[in-house]
Amino acid sequence: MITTRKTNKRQLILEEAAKLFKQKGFSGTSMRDLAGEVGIEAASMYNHIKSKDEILELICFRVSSTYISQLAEIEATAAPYVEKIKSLIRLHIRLMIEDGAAVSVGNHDWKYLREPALTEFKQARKQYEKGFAALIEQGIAAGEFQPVNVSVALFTILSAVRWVELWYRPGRELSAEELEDNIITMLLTGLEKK
Amino acid sequence: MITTRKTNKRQLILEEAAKLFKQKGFSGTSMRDLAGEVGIEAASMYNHIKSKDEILELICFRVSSTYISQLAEIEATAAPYVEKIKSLIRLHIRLMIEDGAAVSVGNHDWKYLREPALTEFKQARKQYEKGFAALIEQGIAAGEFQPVNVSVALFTILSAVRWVELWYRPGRELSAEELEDNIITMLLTGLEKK
DNA sequence: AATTATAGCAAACGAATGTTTGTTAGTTTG
DNA sequence: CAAACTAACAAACATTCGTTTGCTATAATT
Repeated sequence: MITTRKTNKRQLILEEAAKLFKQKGFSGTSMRDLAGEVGIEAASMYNHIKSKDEILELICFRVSSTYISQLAEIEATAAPYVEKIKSLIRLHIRLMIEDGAAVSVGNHDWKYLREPALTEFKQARKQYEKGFAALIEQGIAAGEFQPVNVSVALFTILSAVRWVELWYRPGRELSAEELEDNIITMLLTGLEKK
Repeated sequence: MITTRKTNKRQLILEEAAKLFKQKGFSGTSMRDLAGEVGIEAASMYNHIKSKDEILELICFRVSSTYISQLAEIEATAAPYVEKIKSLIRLHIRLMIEDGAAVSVGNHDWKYLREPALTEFKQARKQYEKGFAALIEQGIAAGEFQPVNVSVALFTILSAVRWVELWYRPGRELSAEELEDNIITMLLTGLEKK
């Protein structure tokens, strides 16, 4: 036990913060709310974190860097573009299920980031979207995908995967894997019977 | 000009409020912010509205009742289920483009509604989702749709249409109608080429 | 013309905000 | 054992919050 003491409490604060931010939004969550959830006084939290803004930054950038590094892994594999896109969809769903609160913060509360973090985060997101879009574009060029507008395809996929956060509860009708399969079917082959 | 005076300013407040709520969230928007946008002092707004909460309620319920009445219209038409779903997708996209700020509030800030408005709003939304889901279910039964999980299909469609709010700017690459066509293609026939 | 209603303002209200300070135990390090 | 560090607290900070009050000028109604 070398650094577990400080690190643990800090981690706990970040976890509870993500939950509260998801539930009540960044502005709607007070440091006293958060402290109550952590089990200490608001003032005591400043022994572990610099500011409320820092909490938001830590959550957002952990999420964005997770996405970016996972995208890089998928890009590096030698697989058909269909499979790469499927992997990305599965990644999004899995992260949403495993780390839903943080992902939700990265989806909604990032707008409360202060400069320069705000610009940095936007750039990271744009970088991710560019990489994702490139895979779609190449998949179209390779004849694996329909010649649909790339931005439309990209954002439809990214959004279609977000509702999991609002809807999915473990032990509900569908398992995580069934959920992934259903969403992938929906996005890749469409609703209509042909 | 009988009641235009009061109604106009009240309407202006609601419009500016929707814009600000979308931009900075309900909690992140102060009455002084809003007043500044309207061009009067915060105190003066209370000549037109009862409270900040009332503003939120008015915006949310105007949106929800719009969706519900439009759904009823579409349900009443005699058309294949494919066409009904297409109409609903077009409705969502069009409302998002024409009244994006309010729709955004109805999508995100409704959670700041106070009881009993909160419960009432949730019920209205659930009612809408039930009606939408029924159309998908009947479409599957009629053999028009793939036998996909209905909830997955419903929420994929509802979410896939939300990103328009974040992305679409009039006079961008795609016209509104092209946008609708592309999203419908994506959702009904899927990304994959077969 | 007299009266009433409307719509604005400045000032103030108590409550809540994020954060700082001073202090105090308990723990780790020299 | 002494010194330094950690992590907690209560109290207070200035600021901002939504809202109320008291008042004034203008507009509408009688």
